[in-house]
Amino acid sequence: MDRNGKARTGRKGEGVLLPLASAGRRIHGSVARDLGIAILAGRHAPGAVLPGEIEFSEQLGVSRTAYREAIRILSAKGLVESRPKTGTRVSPRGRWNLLDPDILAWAFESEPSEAFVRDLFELRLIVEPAAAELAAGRRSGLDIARMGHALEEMARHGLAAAAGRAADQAFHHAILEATRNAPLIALSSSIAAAVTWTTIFKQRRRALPRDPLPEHRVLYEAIVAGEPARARARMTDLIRLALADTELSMTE
Amino acid sequence: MDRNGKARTGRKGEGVLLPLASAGRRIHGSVARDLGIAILAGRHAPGAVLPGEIEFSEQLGVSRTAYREAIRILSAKGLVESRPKTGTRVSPRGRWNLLDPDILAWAFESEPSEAFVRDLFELRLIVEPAAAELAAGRRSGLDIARMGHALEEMARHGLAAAAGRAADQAFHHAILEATRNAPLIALSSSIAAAVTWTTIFKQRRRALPRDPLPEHRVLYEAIVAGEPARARARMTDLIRLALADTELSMTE
DNA sequence: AGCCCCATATACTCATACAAATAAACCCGA
DNA sequence: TCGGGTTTATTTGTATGAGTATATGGGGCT
Repeated sequence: MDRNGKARTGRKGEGVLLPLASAGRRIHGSVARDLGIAILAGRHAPGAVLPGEIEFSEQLGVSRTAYREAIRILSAKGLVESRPKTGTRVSPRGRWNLLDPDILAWAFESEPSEAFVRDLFELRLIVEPAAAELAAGRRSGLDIARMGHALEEMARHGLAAAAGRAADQAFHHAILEATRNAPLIALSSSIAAAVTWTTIFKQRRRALPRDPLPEHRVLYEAIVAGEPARARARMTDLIRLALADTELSMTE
Repeated sequence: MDRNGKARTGRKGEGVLLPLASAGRRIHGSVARDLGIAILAGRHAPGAVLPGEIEFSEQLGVSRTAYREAIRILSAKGLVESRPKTGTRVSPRGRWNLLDPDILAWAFESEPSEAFVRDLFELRLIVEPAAAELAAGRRSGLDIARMGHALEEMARHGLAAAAGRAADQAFHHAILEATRNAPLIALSSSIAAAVTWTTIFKQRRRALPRDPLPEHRVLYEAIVAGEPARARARMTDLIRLALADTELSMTE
């Protein structure tokens, strides 16, 4: 994943270290990210107006051009709105595109509220079991192969390693692909990514106490068998367990 | 709604008519919209590279500044990706944020594929009944009042009038608000908006043959009564009927 | 054949000037 | 005192040109 804040180390002539936030990202992207995180963290409340373009861009040490492009990005995601004379102000929360992948990633940069995580799991519990149900009825041999492969990778690396988490995402993504429903795939991919951040966030505090592989396996078997009802039930189980783990690590 | 393509008529010193696409919109917004529609319509296939900044912006008769800001918008929605040397190319479909409100609106500008509309209804059938279920368990007096008011407005104006369709949206939005789940609200609002465009799209061909009020009323009653299971069932009915209407108008 | 370096095309950043839009102050008349 | 049109000032929006950074592909060296 190169979407998080880590710098891509190891380049050859990297020169002196830049402000690490900007590694591998254009200036407009960095500014958009920083501002986006600040807004999602509540450092700029909805309704608040940002400083003028000239002032703010100077403050950030970037050109007005780059700053404006950053604002266009945030505006496209519903975070801010600009108008002449009035200035640029943070939009009310209701207009934020909370399912935008970047927004979700930014939200998990500064520990998200417990309520928000709960809401996301509630949504998962609505969408993903239904997705599993559809997938069980529509999956092709290729889909099954992909799921099986991802499962093996998960078993091999474990969820502590990045490769293992990638395999976990691949498994869920394969299920989604099998639904043959593009909007559904887009939706759940966003949430799944966010939940991966949750996993990382979780492991900041303590190692995952439970092996999540068994529930993945039984879900896989249900989909392979082509039994929609069972697939739905198994996916529900899986998410409930993940929720329980997350709640445990959040409350302590 | 002022997000669609209609010009805001009736302004006083509106002057000579501009190219209507740009009415009430800044240049970067118009370009983003036009290009976005073109991409969603398949006029720029995924993987294709757009002409260079200088060439394309001249072709469109706008400055590079405005053009670049338009590209930033599209990039923020996952439609394109820009890199030095390579140029700007249309992203693979899997990266498009299909649930972005603008993307959905743009998709319905040039008649969307039947498959896409089916997928959206499939997603609605997953999400909205669950939302109604939650709403029935969590609704406050204020929520109920809002739903009731919207229902009255629907009855007074009918779905042929814009005011009636606005009331329809308000009704569904009130249900969503009652779920107290921000991501769920964001999701369904997008889809609901798209479905409103579907209704308009539908009525291009023939007037709606059936009065949709009865199913709204019984749904309302279930939520007022605080019966989650019944609310879920009634919402499912409502969406199935809407789907049937839409399919009818699409196939003939 | 493989690796590294370099030329080149392209987007990216910057600075500056000017245009458009709109909220707010203002003036004027009733 | 109030209403309404008009002016003004402030802020974003658009334009242009110059220069930078970066990725890619090819050419030369090992």
